Amino acid sequence: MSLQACLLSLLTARPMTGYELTKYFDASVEYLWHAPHSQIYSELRRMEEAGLVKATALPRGERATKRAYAITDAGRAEVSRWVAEPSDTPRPREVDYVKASYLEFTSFELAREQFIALRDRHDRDRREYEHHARVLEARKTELMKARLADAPPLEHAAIVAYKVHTYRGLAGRAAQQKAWAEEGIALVDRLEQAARAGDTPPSEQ
Amino acid sequence: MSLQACLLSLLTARPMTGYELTKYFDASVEYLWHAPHSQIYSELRRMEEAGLVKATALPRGERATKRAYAITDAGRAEVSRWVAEPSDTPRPREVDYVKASYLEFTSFELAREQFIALRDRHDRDRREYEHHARVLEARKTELMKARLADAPPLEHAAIVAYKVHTYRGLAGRAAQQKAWAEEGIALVDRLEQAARAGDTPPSEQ
DNA sequence: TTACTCATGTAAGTAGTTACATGATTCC
DNA sequence: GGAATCATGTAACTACTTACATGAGTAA
Repeated sequence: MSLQACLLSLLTARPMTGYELTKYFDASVEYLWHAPHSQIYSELRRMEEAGLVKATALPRGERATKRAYAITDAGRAEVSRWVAEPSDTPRPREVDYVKASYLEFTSFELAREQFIALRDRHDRDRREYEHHARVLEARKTELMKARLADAPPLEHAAIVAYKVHTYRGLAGRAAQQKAWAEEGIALVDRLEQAARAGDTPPSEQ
Repeated sequence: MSLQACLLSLLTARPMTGYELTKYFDASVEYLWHAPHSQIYSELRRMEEAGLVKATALPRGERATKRAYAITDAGRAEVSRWVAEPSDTPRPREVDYVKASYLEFTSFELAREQFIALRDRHDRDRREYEHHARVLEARKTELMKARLADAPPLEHAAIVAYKVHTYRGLAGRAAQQKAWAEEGIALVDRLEQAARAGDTPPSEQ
């Protein structure tokens, strides 16, 4: 259950409301895991029942309240267990690659457009990962500051280094995928030329 | 709905029973998309209702029957629509990278083990993708032969090339991830040495 | 007769998506 | 007064997982 692990990991930085957690899921963990607020609120309730987090009602304006969730010792133990646990191999969900493997079912034109879209997406991702890695390296995110404020200085290097390595890894992967998409564009070009050359002028409209 | 698209794409090669489709999901599409037989059988029924496939009852032994599914014209149109359709950006589900970013919650020892497991997994994946690319390039899979037998020779190059490009891309990605895991091992080593050096001998057990 | 592969399903549960719904506070 | 943001939820649905269940054919 990775949503639970993501939420617990975020809460190791500092206590947060469900709303704040959804914001971080849209802004910081956004690159790693997505979850809508509906799922986050209900998961938090479940985790509270399980004793992994503890909620405190806080006033919000004059009438309403909000609930701030803090991680418990049991929650911290669960995070330690989870990071060290051997991960089971994720089941393949390679939407882009499935599509790429069946591009003969469309025109060269549209096949090329698919690879162009992939190239652009991976390049955008690459830049975002790179940027986030630099921000983390400079210890400039609010969350990173909260983390380091609570941790013994000797551990600071590791806390930063693991996160930077993660985002650099994702940036490298995105760069590889961008290159793959570019080769895809070149492949479509070659196939199109070969089809034109080896073909008597076809009776297409 | 990618499961539907995967099933339809497989059925463009030749008609198949639900059982055969699950076998291909375990052996050929295994690298791209996973689905258990329970999901495949029910999805096929739904697709039949939608007119994308047509089932024919075939005898199986003397008493029982099996159902062979063939793609319909509507199904073929759906495949063409699907491959050309702009894909919406997949929601991030980066289990491995989430874990990697929080390795400070475990020991150097166990952190290293996580990266070692990742290195081994990605290397195994890389070899499997590479192998499958070569088999496809040689047009040696049963499915590829069925595909080519039905298609005009002018299209053979594209049919093969798209699939080879897909698997080579996945192999390249796996190689990149393997390298990232190896850098992870080196990172843990460095962090451990730094911790030992900068530390008065700690009171660990 | 035992084990294996072929073959097809149901059922219960969890995870994730999308839409609906409400209300407070803050800033212009 | 209106828009944006803070804040929290429910409901319906689809996708996916895991386990249970059954039975036929084939080869040792």
